[in-house]
Amino acid sequence: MLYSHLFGKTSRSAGNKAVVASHRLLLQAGYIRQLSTGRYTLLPLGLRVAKKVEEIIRRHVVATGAQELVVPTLHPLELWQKANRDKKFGAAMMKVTDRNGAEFTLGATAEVVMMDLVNQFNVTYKDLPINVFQFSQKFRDEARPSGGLLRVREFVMKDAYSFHQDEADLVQTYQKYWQAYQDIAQDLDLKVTVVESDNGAIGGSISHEFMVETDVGEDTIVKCDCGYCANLETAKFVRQDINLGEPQLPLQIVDQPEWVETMEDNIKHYGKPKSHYLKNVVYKDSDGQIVIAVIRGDLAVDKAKLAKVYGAKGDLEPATDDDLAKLGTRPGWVHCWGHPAVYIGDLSLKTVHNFIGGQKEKTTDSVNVNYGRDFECQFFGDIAQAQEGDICGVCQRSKLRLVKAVEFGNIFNIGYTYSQPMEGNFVDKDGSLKKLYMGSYGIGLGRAIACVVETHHDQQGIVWPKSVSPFDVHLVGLDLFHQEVADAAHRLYRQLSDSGLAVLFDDRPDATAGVKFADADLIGIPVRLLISQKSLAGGVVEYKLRSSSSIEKIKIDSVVQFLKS
RNA sequence: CGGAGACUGGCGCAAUUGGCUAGCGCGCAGCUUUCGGGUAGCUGAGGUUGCGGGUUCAAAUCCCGCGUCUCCGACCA
Repeated sequence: MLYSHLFGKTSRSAGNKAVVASHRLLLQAGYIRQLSTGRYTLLPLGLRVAKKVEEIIRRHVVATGAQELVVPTLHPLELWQKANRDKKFGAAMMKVTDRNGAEFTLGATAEVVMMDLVNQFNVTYKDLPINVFQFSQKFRDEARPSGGLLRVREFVMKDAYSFHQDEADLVQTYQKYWQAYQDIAQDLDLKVTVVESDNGAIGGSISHEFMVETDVGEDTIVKCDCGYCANLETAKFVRQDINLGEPQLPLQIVDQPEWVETMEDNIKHYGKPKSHYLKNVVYKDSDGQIVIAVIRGDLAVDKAKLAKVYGAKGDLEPATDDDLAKLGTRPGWVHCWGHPAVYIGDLSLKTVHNFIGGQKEKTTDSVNVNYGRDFECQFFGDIAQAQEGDICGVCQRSKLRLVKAVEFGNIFNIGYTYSQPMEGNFVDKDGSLKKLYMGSYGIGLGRAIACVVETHHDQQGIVWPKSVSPFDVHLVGLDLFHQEVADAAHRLYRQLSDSGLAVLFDDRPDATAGVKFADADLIGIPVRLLISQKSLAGGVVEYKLRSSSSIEKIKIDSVVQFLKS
């Protein structure tokens, strides 16, 4: 490829909107361009990288025994409704209507169409497991896309689906994907941390996410020296005993000044640390039901954990002051019992004797409140967010560390989430009809690219791993206004290309050396070859790796051989 | 969805209390110059100031509506 013909140039600045390194560099080096919020064009350079990444993913996914296919982008809305997926995905679903008024959703993920597809084949135990995948454009009306390709509204995803007789059978395929993902990460030169995760909108039981640790990550993962790694949303931690040695005192209603509303006010008034007070956080589910989370004062509610304990069908959102008014209360005055609401308590409620708070009124509040004796919640479980330094819930000894990360891929054990409502069945050996056990496995292509750039760049630009670089060699020609140098450079370019190497040849006769070097660094191709009047006089070209600063001189005649070996 | 802000050639910005032909830098094109880490000079092209309406002798500037984008919070590959 002649650089002078390449559509999409480098630019000196990427504008002031790109803060994340991968976003800025991909923009500046001419890999991507934004169309609108969360929608990016892949320029020729970007598409070359995407194709490389796609091929790597394909190779390893095929190794799990998966077969590639592709389903339509528009899914009949009816199908999603049947599986109750429309509620789970909610506002993130894009919808379109055809000329007959039939409603479709733009595919955000494909569990339901895959389940529907499998259903059409009347499968039996002999057909199982079924393992299929596709690469296709996905649409999600994300509330807030950000970080360039890190989070977008439209993206290519590799999504795979497997169908099994039972969980034991799924586990085997699950393991293969686990291995495939490790292999993919290795080929992309990405360091991944595998964490336990919550299934969120996909549904099902325990699952894993493959995370790339980076400061620009929007997820937080929890790590322990014992090897335990989890998404913050599921992280198990020990709630330490605060004062269980103290005897339980009789419940009392005491006078309390009206200004005592917040945790800080409580501390000022009673002089005890946060952990001695009761805290309520109020949410509303998709049906308008008020949900009150009750938790020890020093802990924060984790919405994902809360939704799980509660078994929420849709989204939980924070309650408004109006919602509280309908309960007959207001912020700071919410009671830990007695309101017409669903109460969900955290495990930490059992680590304190004689809580302060719980039923604040204008001039009174309760003290010496004990969980189990004075009040109980309908639901009780782990709804608190782990914090840096908390004790690991698995080894019960080491301290947890919190690390920022990006979710590069996931493998989901989704069980009967879809086969149940969609009647996804198979005929077993004994002739009886049984539900299919399902798994799904996703990797976002653009995000994978962003992860690679995020972890492979320097001050000057991108430093592509060989495996995904848009070209094998960046040939820089200097002094091309001298005909004999230009001729030699073009000859070398043809030679390299003919040998099967993908070459980007900076053939601009008018750009200065500095400009060409800066562009080469920015674009980030691993190998840079330089031919100039000077090098030509010595019968050599200069060879430099993007990742190193040393330069090697190589005889022009043996360059092809050198690069091939 | 809630909150905040922005919108002027491709990019970054300017234009006084409403007042002249809407400027500057980068980039782009041509010529000259330079020739190993973003050279320098001359010349030139490029704008219905996001869109629609209003106020005014006069609107980039004031008012209303809409749109788009960015950032901060709750969601996901």
